[in-house]
Amino acid sequence: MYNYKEIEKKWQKYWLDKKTFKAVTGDKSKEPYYILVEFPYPSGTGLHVGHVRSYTAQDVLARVKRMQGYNVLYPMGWDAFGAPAEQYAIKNHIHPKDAVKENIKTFKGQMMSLGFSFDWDREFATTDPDYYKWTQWQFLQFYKHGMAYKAKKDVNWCPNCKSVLSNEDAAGGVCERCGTKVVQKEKSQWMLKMSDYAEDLITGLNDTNFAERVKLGQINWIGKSVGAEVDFTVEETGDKLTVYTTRCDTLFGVTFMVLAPEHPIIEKLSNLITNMDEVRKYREFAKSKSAFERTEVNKDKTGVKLEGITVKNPLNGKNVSVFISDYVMMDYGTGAIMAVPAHDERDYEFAKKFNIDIIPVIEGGDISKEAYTKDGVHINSEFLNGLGKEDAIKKMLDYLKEKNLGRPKVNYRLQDWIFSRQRFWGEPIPMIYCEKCGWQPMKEEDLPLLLPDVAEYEPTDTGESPLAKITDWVNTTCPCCGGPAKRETDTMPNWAGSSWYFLRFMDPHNDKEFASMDAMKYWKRVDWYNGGMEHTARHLLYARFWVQFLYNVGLVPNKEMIWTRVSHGMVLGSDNQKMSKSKGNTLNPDEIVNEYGADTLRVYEMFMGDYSQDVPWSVNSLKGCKRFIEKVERLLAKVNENEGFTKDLEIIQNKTIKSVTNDLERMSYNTYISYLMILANAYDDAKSITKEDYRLLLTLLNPVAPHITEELNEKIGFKPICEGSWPVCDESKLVQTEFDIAVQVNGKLRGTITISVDDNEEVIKEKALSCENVKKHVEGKEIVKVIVIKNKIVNVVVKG
RNA sequence: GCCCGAGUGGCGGAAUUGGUAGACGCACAGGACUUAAAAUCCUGCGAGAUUUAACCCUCGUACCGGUUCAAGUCCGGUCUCGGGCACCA
Repeated sequence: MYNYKEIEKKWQKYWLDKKTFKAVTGDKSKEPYYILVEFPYPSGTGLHVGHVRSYTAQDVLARVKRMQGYNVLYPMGWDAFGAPAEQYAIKNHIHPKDAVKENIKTFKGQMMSLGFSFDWDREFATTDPDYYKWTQWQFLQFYKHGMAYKAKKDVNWCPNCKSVLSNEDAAGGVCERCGTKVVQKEKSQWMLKMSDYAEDLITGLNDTNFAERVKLGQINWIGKSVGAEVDFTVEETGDKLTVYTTRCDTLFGVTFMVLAPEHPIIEKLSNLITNMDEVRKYREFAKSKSAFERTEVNKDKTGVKLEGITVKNPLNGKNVSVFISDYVMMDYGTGAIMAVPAHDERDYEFAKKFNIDIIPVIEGGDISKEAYTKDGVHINSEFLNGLGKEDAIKKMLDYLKEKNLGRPKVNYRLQDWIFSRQRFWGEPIPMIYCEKCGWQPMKEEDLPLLLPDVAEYEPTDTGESPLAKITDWVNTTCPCCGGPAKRETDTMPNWAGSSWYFLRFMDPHNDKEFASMDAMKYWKRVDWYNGGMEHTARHLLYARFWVQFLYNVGLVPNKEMIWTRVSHGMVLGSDNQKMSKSKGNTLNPDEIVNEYGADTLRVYEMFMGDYSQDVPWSVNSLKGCKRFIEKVERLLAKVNENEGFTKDLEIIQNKTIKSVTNDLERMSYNTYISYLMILANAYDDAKSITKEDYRLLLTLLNPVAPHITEELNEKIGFKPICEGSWPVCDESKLVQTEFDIAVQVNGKLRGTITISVDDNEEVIKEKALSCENVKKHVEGKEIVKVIVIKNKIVNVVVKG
């Protein structure tokens, strides 16, 4: 048929030369519409067929919206900082900067060859100094508003590699590189006060149109829990020992307490605690474990009792023993719990192991008994006896407040954001440490703080970033007193640059601000953001937090800058497994473009299945899509010289316009393609078609197969589709005077009848009952009633 | 353990508010064209029973039960698979 390579190149050049997809900020003649797809990490392996799926989906949307008269912003850039580039650099002794440059070239070439309608004038990489200058600038705003601070935090540490590991690299509790057991090491790190935004990040979801499952993902990650704090007292010193609980109503069932091994009160009471040696030993033991081991479920409970101190249940004065155990975490709640072994699985296990009393306080709810239920009325609980859970909690809260023993408390699982990485390939954190003045922010006018060139990319023996070795760079002067000072050598996490890139796309060349308020007000927000399921929790949460902070300090116009978020399913290998090199089931989009053409690949990826679900690759299905495109090409030979549309085709044409437009609104790409196949089949069945008929099909197909449709459209002498408009359904053509409807007897299909719009219920009934097969099934039986649903169905209900 | 999502032909999947289950595509089978093949075109294609044949009939959307004139769709329960979080008090 056609030489795909030639026509694809031809149209790609046309779009580029004409700047067809350039989005002009501030164009008042059109409604703005911002379509975004997650910018990729430009890896060495090139574009994945999974990328092609979401980029095509958003490309289809962008092309349709443009034809519908919107001013569409569909940008692309590169999320190029991060560990893989650094690893690659260490291995091959290539500067990450150079590797990234190479990879971007590959990615961009691949995207070009697929005909995506990105506005390339807005392209940037997070590694561009012009970009990360503003990432650093925004960090300074966090700092200046008290939202960034330094704190000692445990990190995963490989004692063999002497290196800090991410949770991913420490998966399973061992170092990914050398297999050594990972331990916890305390490091001072920059933190962002994300926990302050926990509630706002939940309520903000109301100002978004995210898919429900995405919203739920966010809410679960934030992990809000409503409960109470209860104060216990160390008799000997009067020190308060406060616990957090969601079930303060079970307070009468408390027989012991458990503190996190790191709980600060332990040191404070060390003079009183008679078995301090044993306690210290346990704390060392807990510390030697990786985060993975520590949080591993279903393992034996361990712990040590604090001897020599007396703590009493504040309600009834009964003695409560105090333990430390690693199943209590220091960074959630107060780092201390009250244990109710009768009704909590973990407490029960612990009590069994240490022979502690178990007092049931909920009838029928005792875990130690064979059959137990979760909700019963309270027993052994004085003033709560006989009450249900909700009432008991309320009453207990009132009591605690009155006696000043506790208070309602909401907790969140969401923690502050650890913002430091001991890596080279990231944005340098623009902070300076001066012996005299402490931590000082760099002067804004001195930004960007450029990443220096280094010879070695490996982390240092102490786990510091390789930047620490570059004394020229590290040694500087204090912005406050002018004395000698040292730079922070940690860099920012990969999540930083991707937390605000969508704002930069609105105004990418601005050298005065990260983006002007005018530009952001014009584009308003991202109307439609697409990405993988794996990013719907963390990336989206970080980005929303970042934006909410910028909003609160008056730097962006809206509290939420992303309106709709949709997550696409994965493209699996033809073996139904996740694609991976080791399984040998990967595919290279270049080869497919080369063999089948870009349009075929695009059509197939949209047709392959439900967009939000994972779908296995099928070469046969891909071939089917190629056949479809060839069929559309062959229709060219059927074009006649008649004017306007062919009368007989008008119904199906308008039906197709209607269905297809609707399908695209709801991201139902597979049915969009199938309707076009039906239309093409109808054209194929017709004797001949007019140019207008043909152009309609080509226009509807253009968003997904832009090259071949433009070529064919040019052949019949029309101006380019991308400069035209999207067809609108003419409802008057769809007004039918007759339809076929089904007739059921007792809900079973027994025939169809043709009715006219003018037929009243009586006439329809009559037609239904005179239908041969219906007669057969009604014969000799009593007709109870006949249900007529206009234009839909008739159901005859019979008895006997 | 908790939270989400999904179970429909040989396969990917349609069925938007309950109203003719299986659109569209793939695979497969038969036929036409051809010296032949490819391509293309035509026909069939959930299971089963019956029939010369057609119609027709029975069953059928993971399983059990319910609501309804009518259930893939709604309700209650169960199972399986996929994903996320995970000793969160």
